[in-house]
Amino acid sequence: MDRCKEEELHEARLKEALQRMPSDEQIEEMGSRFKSIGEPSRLKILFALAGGELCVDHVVEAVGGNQSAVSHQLKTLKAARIVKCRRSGKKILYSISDWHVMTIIELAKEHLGCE
Amino acid sequence: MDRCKEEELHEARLKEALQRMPSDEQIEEMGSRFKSIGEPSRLKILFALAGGELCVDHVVEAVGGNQSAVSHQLKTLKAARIVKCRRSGKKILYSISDWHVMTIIELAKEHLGCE
DNA sequence: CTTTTATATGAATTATTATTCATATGATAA
DNA sequence: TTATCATATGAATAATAATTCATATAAAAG
Repeated sequence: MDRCKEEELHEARLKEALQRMPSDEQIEEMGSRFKSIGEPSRLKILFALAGGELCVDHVVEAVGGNQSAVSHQLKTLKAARIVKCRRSGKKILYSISDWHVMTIIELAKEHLGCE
Repeated sequence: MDRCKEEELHEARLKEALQRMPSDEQIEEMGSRFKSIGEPSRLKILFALAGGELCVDHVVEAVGGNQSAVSHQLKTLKAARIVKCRRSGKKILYSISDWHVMTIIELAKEHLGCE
């Protein structure tokens, strides 16, 4: 293909790309969700919770690290509405609230190492 | 369910969770991929490239921001092997190389606002 | 060659995020 | 009521990441 035609094609593509581009709010929303799960300990927390609700110190055992750090990370995940919690006696039980996100994580895991 | 039984159940869950937990390398790998796409301008770049390859200044037009910043972001995406590039004359054309990641992004977009 | 165009790069700065530590809260048990 | 257990929180610090600026490189045009 000659240079000029190629250039026209790319211009057209750019126009289409701009039309399909999600809104800034959508981009922000998606970005912040991906950011929430783009951190090793938070990912681990989600894998730990994938089997059902766990109390904080079990989460701590599952992911390692100290209680305070895990608590902060749970807070981040809760703010992103990926997990939720309820109290039961003196324990607080955390669980996945957004299974879409979990589906995406499982999908990503399946794709690992198959390129 | 009484407290004691509940505790047993949770212990069992923790054990299962630990067994299902991906290896540290897998967690790292997934985390770094999610991190790469957990940033608004990089996400925009990927949506821009979803329609086909574009040269850098078209990407700059599509996402806004300055040339250097976009170049650094492209570098990040390339390091994560999510995009690739080739030279054509004096332009460098970027394109998606990991369509799994793009599938995940599209999926995430579809899920937005449907909870 | 020299200039221009397109892109990349490194270093410095700035901004964002995570971790730690000390302490607070809230529920139960004694 | 007091002590204890489980968890949360805020502030300080440490670590990581993004942006900018100046400059480098590589190809093409003149």
